[in-house]
Amino acid sequence: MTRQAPYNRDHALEAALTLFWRKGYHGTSLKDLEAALNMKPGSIYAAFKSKSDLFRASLDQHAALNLGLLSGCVAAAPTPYLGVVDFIRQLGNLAERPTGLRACMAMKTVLEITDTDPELRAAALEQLDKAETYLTAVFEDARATGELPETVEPARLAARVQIYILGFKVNATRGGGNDSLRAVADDLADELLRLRRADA
Amino acid sequence: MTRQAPYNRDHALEAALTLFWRKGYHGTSLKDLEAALNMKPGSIYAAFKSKSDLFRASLDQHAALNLGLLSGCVAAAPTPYLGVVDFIRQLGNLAERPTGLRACMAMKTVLEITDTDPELRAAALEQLDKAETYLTAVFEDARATGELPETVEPARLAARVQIYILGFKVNATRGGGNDSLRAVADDLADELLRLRRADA
DNA sequence: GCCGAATTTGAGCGATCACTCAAAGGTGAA
DNA sequence: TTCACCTTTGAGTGATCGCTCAAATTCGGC
Repeated sequence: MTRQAPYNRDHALEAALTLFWRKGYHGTSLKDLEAALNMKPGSIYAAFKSKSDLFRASLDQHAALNLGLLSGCVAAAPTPYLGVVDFIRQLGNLAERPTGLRACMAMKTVLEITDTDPELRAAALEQLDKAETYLTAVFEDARATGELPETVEPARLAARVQIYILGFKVNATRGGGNDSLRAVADDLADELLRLRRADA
Repeated sequence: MTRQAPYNRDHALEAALTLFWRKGYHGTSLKDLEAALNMKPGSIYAAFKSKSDLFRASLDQHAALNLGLLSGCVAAAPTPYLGVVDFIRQLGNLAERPTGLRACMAMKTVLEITDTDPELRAAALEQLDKAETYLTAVFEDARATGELPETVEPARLAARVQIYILGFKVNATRGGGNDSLRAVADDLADELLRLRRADA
């Protein structure tokens, strides 16, 4: 019954995500969104309530994709720990993306939003926390199975790996090419490999 | 002769720097600047030409301070390489700063400005390049003096250390306390120490 | 065909954006 | 004291901001 929307909500959200991700919250205007989503302001507000709600939805979608990428690596590898190592190595592929989409949206948001919109900031922070919690769990598991030595502190290692990931992504948005990015990603991955017990 | 300005240009620039650093380019309005600099729009434009020129000046000032901090560590340490290690270790002190000022302005700018203002972005990129060049020079020197093994590639190590610094700063803006930040900074510093030749 | 519900439409809202400029105000030289 | 010179002032510029809502449009059910 009744008239139905001519646009696909998921497609619209994806377009908004790309825009917000690249240009940031303050750097994206509704005019930009209207053009990218091919929707008039009224429709946007009917579908997504407000600019900040749309941003929030984009952020959540982005986080889901990102965490899926990591857990995908973990699931595909011989051991979870090696999955994380593989994830780090695959950061070298970031050169395929335009520079504006190399750093994850969560970190860009945490850096951009300081005090103007606490809810948005909190949402972004929570996503980074979730990723770190996931890493911690993997490292705890690796220690339990003996892949990592007992001396490793999972949470502390997770913080360090998080720093590797974040730092790599910032560095990648500077615009490095395929080769240089891959070289450093390999270095980071190799370093994590060296943490494993010699007999693992 | 003639009337003189009642404000101190350096003080005004510093206030602008703090504001831009914390809130970003798009997140800072001229109203904000008027309040922080205690200047009316006409005076701001007379003194700094435009918002983007003022931002640019802030960026340059910030870079000078930042590079001074690094070279200060290098000058004070027994060897330049140990100075870099010390610089990394001192990143643990970042908890003293408000979260919005923990990541350096150059990286925040590179992440925020993608294509709207190429000159601003280029300026920020150049500053990151300059820091990396500096690190590369230190590592080349360390290898020449035998402090680092011949197998180390200075530019590649510089890229990795840059990633450590950038990643650490992003992570620090998440809001970690003194202890947790210091622990990870120590880990990173210790890892760089381990790269030195055993007899160094 | 017609109706009622759901949706799009887009002109336009008040607020704020970066910025300007004629007027007012202060200063040193004569 | 006057005057030329420089600066500050702040109301006001047009543009754009995020957002609204009455009207037009499009559908399913009858």
